[in-house]
Amino acid sequence: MPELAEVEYHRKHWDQGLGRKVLGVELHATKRIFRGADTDALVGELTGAKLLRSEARGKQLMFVFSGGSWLGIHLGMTGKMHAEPSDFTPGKHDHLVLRQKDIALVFSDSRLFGRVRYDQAKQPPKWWSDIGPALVSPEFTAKVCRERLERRPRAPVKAALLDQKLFPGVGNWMADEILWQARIHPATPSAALSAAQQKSIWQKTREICRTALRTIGRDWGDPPDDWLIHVRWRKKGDCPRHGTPLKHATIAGRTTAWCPRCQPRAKG
DNA sequence: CAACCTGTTCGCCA
DNA sequence: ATGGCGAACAGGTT
Repeated sequence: MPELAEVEYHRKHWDQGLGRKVLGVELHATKRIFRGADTDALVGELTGAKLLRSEARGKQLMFVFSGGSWLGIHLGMTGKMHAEPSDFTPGKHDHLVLRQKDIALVFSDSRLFGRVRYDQAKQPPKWWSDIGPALVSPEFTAKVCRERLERRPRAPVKAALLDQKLFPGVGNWMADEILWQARIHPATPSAALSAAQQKSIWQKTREICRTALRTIGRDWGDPPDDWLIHVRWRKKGDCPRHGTPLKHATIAGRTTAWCPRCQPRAKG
């Protein structure tokens, strides 16, 4: 589920807890999502701390608490944030529960590919501050986009788009959407892209991120009807432009859908 | 029952 | 050094 806009959607589910103290913490410390995290420190230091603010960067979430506590969450494939009434009883997949007055903030993840990080420091942790500028920010210029594509010159362009260091927040459906809207075959090596194609990827990336944030990210609303996302998972999906049956293959290790007519294979 | 999955990381290999 | 490939992670869904 979670790419950039879905992550933003989930972030807001803990907004109900802003400005409130954490009265107690319950967690499943042995679960894989806590790998590398000091869960004793997390419980000890978050108890009594106040939730000050939160932010999403790419697929990463950060919840900032008083006392210099930084709670980082990655949703993996099946992670979810939700707020529950105070009589909430955690189920098997509710791995982290922050109890506050009248509510419980919950992180659930059935498949356990997500990750919880915890740091106590004056400054944000390095893994967080190292995340590049948002794809919707003015710093993500056409030049920056081009340089990032050129960092993986021989990889299929889809692999570059999926690289979180280069395009933070882009996941499998967004990469397919960008390439379909830009009319570029997903297996095209980045180095083989024309200047016009590079620019098109930049434009579509920004546009798709913005629109996804305004729809999915706002209230799980539907993206525009003519987007690929609505048909890409159907085994018999057709191109929204003219009904040509979509092709499917594994590219860059991921199931990929594209239109053979709009996105002709790069020659060579 | 088998296949498949909107993510990340690792080892192996060309 | 680069990058394709498959596996692993763990559980739900089709």
